Amino acid sequence: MASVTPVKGHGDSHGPAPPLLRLLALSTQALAQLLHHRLAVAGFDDQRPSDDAAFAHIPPEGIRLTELARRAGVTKQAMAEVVASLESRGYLERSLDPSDGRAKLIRFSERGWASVAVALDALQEIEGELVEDLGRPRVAGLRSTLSTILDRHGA
Amino acid sequence: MASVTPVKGHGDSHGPAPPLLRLLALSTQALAQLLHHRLAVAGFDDQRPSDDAAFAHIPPEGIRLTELARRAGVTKQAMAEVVASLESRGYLERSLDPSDGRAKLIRFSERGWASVAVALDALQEIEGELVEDLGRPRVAGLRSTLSTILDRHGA
DNA sequence: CGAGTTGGTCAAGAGGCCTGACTAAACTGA
DNA sequence: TCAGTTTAGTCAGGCCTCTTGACCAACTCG
Repeated sequence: MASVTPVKGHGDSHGPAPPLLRLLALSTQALAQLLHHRLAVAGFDDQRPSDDAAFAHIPPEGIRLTELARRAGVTKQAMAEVVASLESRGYLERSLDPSDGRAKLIRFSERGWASVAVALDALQEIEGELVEDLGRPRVAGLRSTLSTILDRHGA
Repeated sequence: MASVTPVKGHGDSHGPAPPLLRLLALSTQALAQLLHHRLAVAGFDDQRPSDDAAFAHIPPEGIRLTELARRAGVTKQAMAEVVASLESRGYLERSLDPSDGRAKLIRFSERGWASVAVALDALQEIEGELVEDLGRPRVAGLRSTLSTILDRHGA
């Protein structure tokens, strides 16, 4: 639930301080855009927003649809759709699960692994740039503050 | 562009540190959910995710559809849909713009204002809780770090 | 006035999610 | 063993958000 569009509340620039949630949402959006752009530059220009939900939860050894859906917090029908799209675009492969005739194992393809590598690299670069801009302590502080917030209110 | 789903990149809990973007996305989602819940409790339980995009950009004196769409970064058709929905649910009113026969002014209704007030209140409460949990300096630091990020890479 | 611009709507479609209904395989236990 | 239940995945239909393309009506300006 709760997609993360900017945020309710007054919007305009000055006057009252912008809500913290707004700052979070916009920052997230900004960094996500940087990642998306880097992926596109590296040849992965067909990424859909919903792909992440699958990508982020596929372990190296593969996973079944139902479990993947559970981890991502969506229905298996929704995840099936995403996986089908990723498969058709060459990021994933599905094979029969030898240990269960009903199940299929979802795994990264070569291209899938390549895109993961690029993404991880890009994320590290982005964080590196932040360290340059803000200094290491502030980035570390950001990281730790967000972690604490997630511990308290986390999904 | 760029909806903000968790984030691409490895996903699983431990091992390498989770990407900063992931922390940001999850934190945003967590706080957004808190806001959504508080609105629901206060009687505004029919909020759609897309509503925020409109709400966040409507000034007190009203605004035209095209300008609202431009500010929110969506097409006017998309914004028209959202506004129609909000109007039908009693959050907005549309009246003819006296200065231009083509245009209509979009403004908050009584109920719309009430929901804005509740939202602003809730946001302040949420930030207050964060201050309790993390201490004022860390929240201030978070705010300032995010602001700096937005200055650099902002939308 | 006539040409071009601008505010808004209509129509069609894609993407991403949901619920409900269903098939087939696997487990379970008398 | 074999009926009954659970589990993996698919199919069908629908809602919501957003897009492009086509269009009309009103405004602007030479």
